[in-house]
Amino acid sequence: MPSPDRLSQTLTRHGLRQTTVRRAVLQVLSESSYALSGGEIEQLLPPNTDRITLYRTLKSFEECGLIHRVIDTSDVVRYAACSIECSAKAHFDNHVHFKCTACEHIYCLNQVAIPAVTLPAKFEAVTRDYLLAGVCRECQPA
Amino acid sequence: MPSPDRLSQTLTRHGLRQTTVRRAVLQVLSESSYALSGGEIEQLLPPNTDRITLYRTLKSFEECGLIHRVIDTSDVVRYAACSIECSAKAHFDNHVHFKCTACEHIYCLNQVAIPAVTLPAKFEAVTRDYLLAGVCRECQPA
DNA sequence: AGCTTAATGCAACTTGGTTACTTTTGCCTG
DNA sequence: CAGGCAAAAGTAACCAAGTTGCATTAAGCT
Repeated sequence: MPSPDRLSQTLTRHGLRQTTVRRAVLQVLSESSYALSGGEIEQLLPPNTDRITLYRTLKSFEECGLIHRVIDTSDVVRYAACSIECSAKAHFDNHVHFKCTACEHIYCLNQVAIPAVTLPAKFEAVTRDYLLAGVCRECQPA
Repeated sequence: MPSPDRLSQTLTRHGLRQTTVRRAVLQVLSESSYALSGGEIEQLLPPNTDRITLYRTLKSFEECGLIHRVIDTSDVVRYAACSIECSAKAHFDNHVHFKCTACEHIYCLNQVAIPAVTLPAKFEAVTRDYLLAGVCRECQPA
């Protein structure tokens, strides 16, 4: 639960102007324990927040490395706040993601690093994404 | 390049009826060296092939384990033919995928297995997906 | 305060995919 | 090799996610 102060600081640190929508979007994303789609973010924002502005906000957040897309097999894009400082070019988003098949949430498992693989010759990997699916802690049968 | 025979056999083996569209879709997918989106498949099919039928075909193929969705950060779903026999429940799709940032294609690296990770307590993984991004063999600068 | 540029808000549109319903066709059985 | 039934195709209309163009507003620098 970051203070408004902290949110503003994060924006300036990434060279972004202060606006109401941006602070709101950043707050929603950094308070969520799982990745959110555009539609989900929209519902968590104050009513009547403009959808187009939201998508543009997500785009600029992504471009400056404030948030990252989370891989998924579904047809909607989900976003999560970057936990450590990423830049537009290099996302140091080196942890695995976990998708719960019960609650459908995708969590960042910050403590679990993505293991390396050896690629065939002439393939050069720049980014790596690892997604596990199963049943999360909350949805486990007691 | 599987013969029509082989395609028909694959369909029956998975308990699917023989239809023109199904054979065509299966052929397109098994001949492609990279994962295809619904729209891309549509363009590779004979003209005037019904879009809805295509999506239904993809759905049933997926359900019976003939094809699998490939994870991605984009907002379109991409499919690839399963190389070995998968069932609806258990996809033995244990290889990493590679997305080329130049040609945008996603390849199955069948020879590269997904390394295991140790999860925090109470997380149970059922499926695992690993996506690398970078420049593929064909797009490497000479 | 005033200016410049970036961000917002609005309308209209595109793309990917789905639902409901009717018609056709695969394929099993007698 | 009918003939019938269920599954698949076809058609139309719809829905949701995301985008584009343009006019308006507001951030933040001097």
